[in-house]
Amino acid sequence: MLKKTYDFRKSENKWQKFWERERIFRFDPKSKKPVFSIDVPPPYASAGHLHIGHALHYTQFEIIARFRRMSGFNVYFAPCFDNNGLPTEKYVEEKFGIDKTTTTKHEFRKLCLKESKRVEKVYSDNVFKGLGHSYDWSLLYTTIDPESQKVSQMSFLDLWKKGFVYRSEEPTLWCTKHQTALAQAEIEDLKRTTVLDHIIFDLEGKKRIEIATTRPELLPACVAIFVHPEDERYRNLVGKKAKVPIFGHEVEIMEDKKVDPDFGTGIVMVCTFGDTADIEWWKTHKLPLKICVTKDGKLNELAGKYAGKDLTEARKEIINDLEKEGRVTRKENLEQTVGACWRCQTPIEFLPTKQWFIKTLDFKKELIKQGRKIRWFPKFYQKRYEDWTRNLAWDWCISRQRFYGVPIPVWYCKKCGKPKLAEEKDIPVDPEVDRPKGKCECGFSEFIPEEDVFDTWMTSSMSPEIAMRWLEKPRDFENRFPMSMRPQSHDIIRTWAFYTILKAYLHFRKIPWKDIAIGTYVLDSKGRGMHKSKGNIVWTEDLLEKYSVDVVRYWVGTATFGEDLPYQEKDLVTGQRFLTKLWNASRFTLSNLKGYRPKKPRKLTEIDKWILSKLNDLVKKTTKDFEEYMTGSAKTKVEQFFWHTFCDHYLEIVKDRLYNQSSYEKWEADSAKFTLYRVLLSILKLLAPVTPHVTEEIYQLYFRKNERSKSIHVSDWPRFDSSLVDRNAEKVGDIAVDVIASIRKFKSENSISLAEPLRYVTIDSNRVKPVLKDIQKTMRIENIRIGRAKGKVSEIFKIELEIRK
RNA sequence: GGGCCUGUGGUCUAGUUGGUUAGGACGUCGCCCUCACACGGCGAAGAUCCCCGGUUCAAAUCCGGGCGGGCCCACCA
Repeated sequence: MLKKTYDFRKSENKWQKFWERERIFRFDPKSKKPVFSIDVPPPYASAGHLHIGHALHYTQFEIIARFRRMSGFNVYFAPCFDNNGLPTEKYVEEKFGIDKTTTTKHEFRKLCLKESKRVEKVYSDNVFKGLGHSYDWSLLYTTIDPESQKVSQMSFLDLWKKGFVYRSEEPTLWCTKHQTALAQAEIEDLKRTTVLDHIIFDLEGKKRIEIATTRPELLPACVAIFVHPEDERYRNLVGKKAKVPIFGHEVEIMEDKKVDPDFGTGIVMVCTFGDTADIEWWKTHKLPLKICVTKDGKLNELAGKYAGKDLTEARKEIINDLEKEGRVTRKENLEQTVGACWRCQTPIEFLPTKQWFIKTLDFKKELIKQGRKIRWFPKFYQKRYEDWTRNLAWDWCISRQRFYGVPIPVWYCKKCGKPKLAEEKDIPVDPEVDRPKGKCECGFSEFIPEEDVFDTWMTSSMSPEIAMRWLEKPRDFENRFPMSMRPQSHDIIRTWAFYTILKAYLHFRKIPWKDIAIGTYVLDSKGRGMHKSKGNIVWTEDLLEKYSVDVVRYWVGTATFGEDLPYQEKDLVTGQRFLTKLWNASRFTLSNLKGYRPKKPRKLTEIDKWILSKLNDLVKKTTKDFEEYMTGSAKTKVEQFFWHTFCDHYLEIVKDRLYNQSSYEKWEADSAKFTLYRVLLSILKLLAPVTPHVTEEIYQLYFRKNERSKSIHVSDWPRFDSSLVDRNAEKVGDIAVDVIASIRKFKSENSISLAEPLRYVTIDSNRVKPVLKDIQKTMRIENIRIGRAKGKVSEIFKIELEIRK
């Protein structure tokens, strides 16, 4: 039987071990059940401990996994880690105080790998297992695994074969700090105030013009000057030459409709490259190329005496020198937003470099169509995906000039420079270690290895293929692809979701998953994001320490996919109370069901029909909620039903039948026991995905001996049972509850104890007849009758009362 | 500048296929230790449902406009 108090910690520990030992959450490859597969977001394990937002994010869809498992699915739930790419690299750099200029690539990678393994162990034990997550650990993968590298490289080879991969030298988004190319998706906005300088350029003769620029340091790269074709002020300038101050070279003045005559002076200088507009003008007007910025963010020899200085420094000096020449006429502050590296906030530069690309612009329409085949939860995020796709301006640059990551499986012929790709049977390869097979098409057999690695999304975008063992188990993969769902956060729709949809389309012409559910974003109690810099982070381990796993999960259960949730500690207190209540109500219920064997009784009393019918309704609605990722809504419904319908009303009404069984017929007592058993077990099951430990504890302590399943988490989800629907009983029961509430109110207003018996009660309604005895016993009424009543205790019914003195 | 989401008692929110006495939780106040639970029960106070207009017999809910908050994207040389 259930003890007086529930020991959260002991219980949680015990059942986590039990689940692991019994392999309760194993995916069964031989099962005939339909598969429900989840494309889990591989977390970076680099953070030693995680904040409550991560815990919520991962637990939120874990609840779905448990729901589906109970609903008869063979759940494919593979844990994973992302130990690939910049975050790991950055972490190791910081932790060991090294950088790629002083360490060899090989050593550095080894260090990264070792560090990842260590942190992952801590992470999986403390976080995933600690939160009671139901992964099948035998399906674990990490993004740097040979198998993941293989999938990543295979993707590259396959797309090359299909003609979707190309290499070219083009202006690329470049981070001067990390010294690598970046994808459009890796660029973030950086709002800042900058200075707009008005600088005088000399023309032929004695004329001068004034140009406004925020980037005077790019003067050495100035290749042209533009004015708007309809700008009366400057029409006569077109075709003339201007002399670039300090650097002295001459550039032509041209016209283009894209110039905004109202900005600055209405004259713009084009430098290769200050921004995307420069690139466009450079392309359309076939301007010369002058690069003055180096890959590490300094000026090069083109800048003459400023060469070697970094951009901000050079800018100051150049402006200084211009001022000395009297060429700066105005300086004004300008609010601007520039693209910056998402990791280090360094404003990006546009540098022409040789990079590998995957074609995306050609498939915009198809990708939008693919997006429409997927069910988005909530729906409106589909729009965000479509907007992003529609507005894409660059093909996907997949090469990165980094140390750590999946190598690009390519060598270049020393003689003709042609790329030679690895063969499918040989991957994964590391071109710097492995040698290519055979000769180049040109007959030469010496090669230079590719040193770049893939963008981390190259691998992440293959997470469904990796998780489902595309290359290892092609037949299973074929049968099980697309996956059932992808949970993820909204900020990476343009990256993870987009690239994954792209890849599934380019490789298989399929969608990667049927559903995509956008997770909840946790805010602090004031509705602001949690950031280290703001000092408002709430750590998961602190909450687990202070409360318990189920309490934290209960809080997670209040969230609904796609909706933000402000963190309020009181919600955890509420959870704690709820679980205590659940324990106590179960203890009471089960202490009255000692030795009971579930058996459908001959007849059910009206009030039992009432709650069973309502339960049935609850099951139906809750199931639908879970199916549509509305966990918050499901949990609220169950909670309301449990606390109010079951505890406050039903249990109070049923007490007399349990305490004084001799004053009832046998079937009436049987009916009560049957109802209690069924309702409580159903409630536990409906709550099991959210609070798995306490429900398991109660299940094991009592129900296990009568039920087939060895864990509540693999038991059958409650089913809608049409034979229990009884609208009339629902109505009559509601009336009984109303009447009882009215009498309670009367007692409360008159400061009478609820235990105080009432001598006479007359109720002015025939409808209460089937529940008259329930009302009488619940309210301790000595004489109750239906008839004309003078009182007005209830708003709905007239009730006359006489208190015993 | 474009797109999307959002605005309900002190706080967090449910309800938005139009019709409810606008529901709940936390907080406040009063009463009640009724043999599961005082980490409980019962009850009370507290809401111009952001504002203005429109559609309608009827709007928190639909439409238009405005204001506020949030997110995503684009951007100014």
